[in-house]
Amino acid sequence: MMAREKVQIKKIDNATARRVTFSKRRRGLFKKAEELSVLCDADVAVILFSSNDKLFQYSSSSSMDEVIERRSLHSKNLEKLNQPSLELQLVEDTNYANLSKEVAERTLQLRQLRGEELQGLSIEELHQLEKSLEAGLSRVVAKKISNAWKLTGGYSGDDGDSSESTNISNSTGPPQDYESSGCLTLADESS
Amino acid sequence: MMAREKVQIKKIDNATARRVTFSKRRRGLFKKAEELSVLCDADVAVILFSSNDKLFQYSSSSSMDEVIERRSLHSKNLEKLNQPSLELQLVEDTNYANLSKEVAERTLQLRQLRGEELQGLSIEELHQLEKSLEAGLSRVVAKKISNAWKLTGGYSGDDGDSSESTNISNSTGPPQDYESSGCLTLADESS
DNA sequence: AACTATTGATAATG
DNA sequence: TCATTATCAATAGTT
Repeated sequence: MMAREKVQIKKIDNATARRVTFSKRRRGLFKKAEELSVLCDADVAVILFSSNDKLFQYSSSSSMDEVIERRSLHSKNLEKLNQPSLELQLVEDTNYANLSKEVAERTLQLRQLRGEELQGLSIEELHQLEKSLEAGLSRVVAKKISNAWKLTGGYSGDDGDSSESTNISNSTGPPQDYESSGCLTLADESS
Repeated sequence: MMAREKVQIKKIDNATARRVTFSKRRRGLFKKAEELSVLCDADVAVILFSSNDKLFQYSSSSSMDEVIERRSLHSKNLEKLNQPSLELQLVEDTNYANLSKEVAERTLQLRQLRGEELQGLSIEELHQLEKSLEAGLSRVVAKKISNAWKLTGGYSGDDGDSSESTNISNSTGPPQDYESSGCLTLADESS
């Protein structure tokens, strides 16, 4: 895949050239992925991070998570770990166990913030949870608005890539791109 | 990409031809993925399932799981925690470092749900965060009202808390194939 | 971003 | 599956 000259496959030093090539080849890769999925009735997912750490992804089926889940099931069939505590008891290393406990604890908190696992909570605790969510929400909204303003108002000055991982389904909708058929999730820089 | 005749992108009916094309294009796709990763210093992962449900995967970095993890950190700071056991299962074969990372990750997620530590997030991520907070808030409020109602002698019913069950599995790639440089992992159903 | 010369990928075939 | 080859597609360099 070259023109005017054969290219050797090694890291492109020039940052600008690298970004351009990245864009071109990203589109090419996603296109190939989709063609493969259509022609061969395959399920394809591509995840990629630019050198600037920006995420781009393509998935031929409705959701990337489905594909990842499917892969997990494929790679190994472990269904037993629905019992974390059982497993933790078998862990001898206390540090390990402590850390695991911490993970579990935070997981519970996270789930409660998502409105799950609320059974045991008192009215007062629910009230505090509510307060916390309201506070978080207002901060997030404020931040979102502030960022959106920056994006539409001027250049984003940070790293030259002016948009982020986008796959907007609701409001704030930066433009999508690419064809249909599958579910293509990607962010284009600049424009 | 054709020869002798242009091809249109639609499912190949002939099963044999489909398999052949799948093989060829799979190699092509993986090759493109690797070239992209090398040329542009990007991290690339490709997961694909044939129509026969066979798994093939390519990852430019050492492990597919890393890429998937990185993705979940990036785009889906939320959602993923429906699966508390995702990492707990790693307890078996992995080490302290992973767990610590997990704790750190969840701590970050918690902070973000409180509206802190929002700097790095894209509009889309902020939007997801907002959605999550709104959803959580409405569930919490609903629960609170329901509980208050019960206390004051409303109807008695079970809590309407219906969250999904959790499961998960995961693992790393089995056999391999393809060139070096990156790490290509292919799984055949037989082994 | 658009163009185009050239290389690369691949469908058909053996 | 592998090899060959005619053709189309992707893209590196340029504007």
